[in-house]
Amino acid sequence: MLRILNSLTRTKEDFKPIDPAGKHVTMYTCGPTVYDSLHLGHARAAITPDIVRRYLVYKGYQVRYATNFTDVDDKIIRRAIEERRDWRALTAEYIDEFHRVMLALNVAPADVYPRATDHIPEMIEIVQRLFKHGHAYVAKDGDIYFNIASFERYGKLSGRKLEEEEAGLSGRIDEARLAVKKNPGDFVLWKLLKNDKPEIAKGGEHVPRWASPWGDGRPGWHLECSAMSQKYLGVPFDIHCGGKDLLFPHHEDEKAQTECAFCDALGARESVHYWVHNEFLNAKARPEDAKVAAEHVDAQTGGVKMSKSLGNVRWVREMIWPEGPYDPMVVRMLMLGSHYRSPIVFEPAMLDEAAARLDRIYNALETVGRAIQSDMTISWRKSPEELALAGDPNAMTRQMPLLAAATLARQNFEIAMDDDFNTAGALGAVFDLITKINQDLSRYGTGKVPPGEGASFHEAARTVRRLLGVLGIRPDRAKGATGNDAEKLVDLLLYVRQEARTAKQFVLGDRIRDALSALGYEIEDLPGGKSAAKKK
RNA sequence: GGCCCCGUAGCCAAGUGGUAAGGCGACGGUUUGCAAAACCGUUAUGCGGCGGUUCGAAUCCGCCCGGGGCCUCCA
Repeated sequence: MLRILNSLTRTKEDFKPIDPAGKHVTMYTCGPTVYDSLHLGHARAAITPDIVRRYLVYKGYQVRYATNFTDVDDKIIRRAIEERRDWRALTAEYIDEFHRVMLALNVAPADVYPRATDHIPEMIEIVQRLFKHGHAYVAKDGDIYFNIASFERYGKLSGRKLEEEEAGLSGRIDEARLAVKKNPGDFVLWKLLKNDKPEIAKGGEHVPRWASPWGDGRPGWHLECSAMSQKYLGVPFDIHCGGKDLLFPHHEDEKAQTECAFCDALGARESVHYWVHNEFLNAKARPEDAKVAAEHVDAQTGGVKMSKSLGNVRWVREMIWPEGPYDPMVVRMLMLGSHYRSPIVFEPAMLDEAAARLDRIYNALETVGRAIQSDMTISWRKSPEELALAGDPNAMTRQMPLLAAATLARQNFEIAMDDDFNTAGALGAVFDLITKINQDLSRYGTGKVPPGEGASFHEAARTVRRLLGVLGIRPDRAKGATGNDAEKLVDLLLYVRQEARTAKQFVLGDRIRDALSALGYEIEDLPGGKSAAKKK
């Protein structure tokens, strides 16, 4: 039974879909505000729901998944004004980058990628519903606000009480804006153009605007998620993901709006059944990050928030191929190493460690592939048990422990993942099986498993690949960022080296290996005289 | 000020009442022309500290120390 830590109740709950048939699951994630490149934190925020979704699919559910783009926002407008660009061109550029990075990170595409600006009418309709039910009001300056005092459950998600909030807010809020609102915590539903901050109001054509019953302007931030999740998934839906920072105010407000706007249909029930929030990935300060002032650095861990104002942001594209040095799967492996609710204090060496772990997996799978490729008794049509039995009795006996290890790995994997998506534990189960495969493989010094004994290795490797797939790790080592010509030349050099080694000209062979190593290719000599090169 | 979270080996990290997964690194050995990969062995009598509850505590409770997050538009 899958259990999920629900932010709403702050307890682990058994997962039960809304669908009475227990088959379909609906899922929504708050996507990025598209005004800049993606950093490692965004990668974590995308990979977390991807794991949730993949595991649900593994469990047999049919998942409908929506994740949005926030393409209207103060930061976007400011950037557009700054760069004197059309804000649509700006957001299109970063939406494009988002898709490229997601493809590289093997984040499965969502069923829909709604954009805020494509849903203005839906948002206006929600505001009208809120007026109808008495939750919205026109403030003194004409902006439309949500009255949080009108919703008795306000604060339930983030565990806050109105009075506490008001106490905590003192001295830190904009007095001018406070004066127009009924409660300090009231948030804007529709912002009039004329009330914009001076630097935005002067932005001219760079400031997006839409007509509404209350005047030209733009929607409040939280409104888009209420509108789009309702439109594409319905109310209520099963799982809502997002970064921990969004819990308050964004999700609290989104929830309040949705539940108030659709309260006729919803009654007293929750609009989202499971709220899943991933922790942050913070960056360690680098010496070259001159802007990182000492007071931001955690004396013990050296951790410091990844923030552009501090100049320590790690862009994903600078890390992964083709721009950066790492296989994108390394980034995913980094995320899988800790639970999604634990903070990660990132430092570059962590990527090297993740790369080493990934290597251990790929090495084992490749070695198995070579060891059993000539075993013609392996057939996809037969079960591993049938195949094991097809050999001689001794071969069967030898194969049983590995088959048992594969089954055990699958079980332990599921136990870990069932417990609130414990990817680190699940990875432990995979590594246990990897070790068992390597142990059994090491019995055969020639690197070839005798014919008739390959079935268990085949099954074990298949299990590893399947489980990796659930975690979103591609089961085959990627070729790297090099072009085809480079690969061909490397192959040619390997051939020359092979000839040299056959002729016992080891000095020449070693020089070729060292030279390739300097270019970033690690050479591995295989049984039988051949060699393989892999990009470091 | 309010609310919440964390502290497990050199490093990353799982484990929330039954006697410390897994990975990286390091050291020694096997294998190899030499390597690489892989295998074997070693690497936490102990889970920030001190008390308490319990037959039994990394896990529960209290206090202390250290760190982090959120509190109006940050994933």
